[in-house]
Amino acid sequence: MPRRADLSDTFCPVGRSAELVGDRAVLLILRDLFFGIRRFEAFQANSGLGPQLLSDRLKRLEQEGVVERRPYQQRPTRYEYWLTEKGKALFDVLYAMRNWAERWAYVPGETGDDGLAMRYVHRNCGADVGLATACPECGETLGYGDLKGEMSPALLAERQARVAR
Amino acid sequence: MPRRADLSDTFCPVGRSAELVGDRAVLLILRDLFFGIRRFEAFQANSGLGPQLLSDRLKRLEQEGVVERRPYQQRPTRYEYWLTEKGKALFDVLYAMRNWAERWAYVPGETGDDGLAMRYVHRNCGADVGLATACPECGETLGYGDLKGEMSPALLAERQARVAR
DNA sequence: ATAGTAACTATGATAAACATAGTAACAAGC
DNA sequence: GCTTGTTACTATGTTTATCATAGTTACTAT
Repeated sequence: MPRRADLSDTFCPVGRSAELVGDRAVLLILRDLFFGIRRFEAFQANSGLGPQLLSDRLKRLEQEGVVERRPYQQRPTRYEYWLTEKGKALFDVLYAMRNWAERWAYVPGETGDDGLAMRYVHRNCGADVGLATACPECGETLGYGDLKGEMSPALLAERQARVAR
Repeated sequence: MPRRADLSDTFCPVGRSAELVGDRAVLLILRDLFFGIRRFEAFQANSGLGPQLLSDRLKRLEQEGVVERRPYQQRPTRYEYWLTEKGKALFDVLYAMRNWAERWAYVPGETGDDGLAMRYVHRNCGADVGLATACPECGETLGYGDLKGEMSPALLAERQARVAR
């Protein structure tokens, strides 16, 4: 697609975010970063993105300061991708996306008896937070690092199957 | 771009949302819907999207049940686009995007003295909520309908200039 | 009869995404 | 020292999306 009017200098905050996050590939990479993935091949396997698209988006994310490349070995030098503070702050966006999808993007019963594809527990107090942005037990605001995610069996199986290929 | 592996049936909630929201045009349309825009030409003027792309995305949004078309006149019949409940629930995603951008996507001082491109007030108690997801005064969780947005002069001017063209 | 309005659709050029294959820089085993 | 394996990419050619611009439809107003 031709790169139409660039929005990175608009005064609208949603426009600015959209320039980064309004991209399927970027969202899938961010998701996997929040799942703890750091290496090129692992992103490829989990996201299903081709190497070229993945490479391009990782560069974009690095340039935006969302991700940083860190060498994890010499000879040959290999790099891992880590979220920066700016990147970690995007957790709230992905969490909002998850909350919306859990409520609106599944047909009833699709996720099994429990009803959620992904479950989050507040690390501090151990409460299952459901789809809330503040802990229903202790009232604390929930951000990156406060939550421990747990995939449903169906989601876990799907991801393992993807990597196995 | 070829529509590669479709994610609308993945078990991952972020993947499902990404299929809809991982698209710049969709995000711009949603933003304008939350600003109260309802007509084709107004979307075009405010978003800067071409008529074909706009038309395509409005159809997609309607098909996903995020938006519904309502006639507002006969002879000739003309339609407006309104957010459904499912659509209104996406507010949290856009609000998270706004929060992130306000904090991370502007250079210091860019938005003027006040520091925010967009200000939100809690309708119930009148408090300026800043970048919070729960009201700092009364503690209530903030969703669509609870907040009244107010654009900074710079943002307002930018939008008016766009429509004037 | 002409001009205006609103919501699109059609067309051709450009750019992005895809699948697949290939490269670079090494380590380990035979 | 030659082949195989590993990791992170880059290169190539085809398919598909997006863009800018022009045109269409169905009316109302002058």
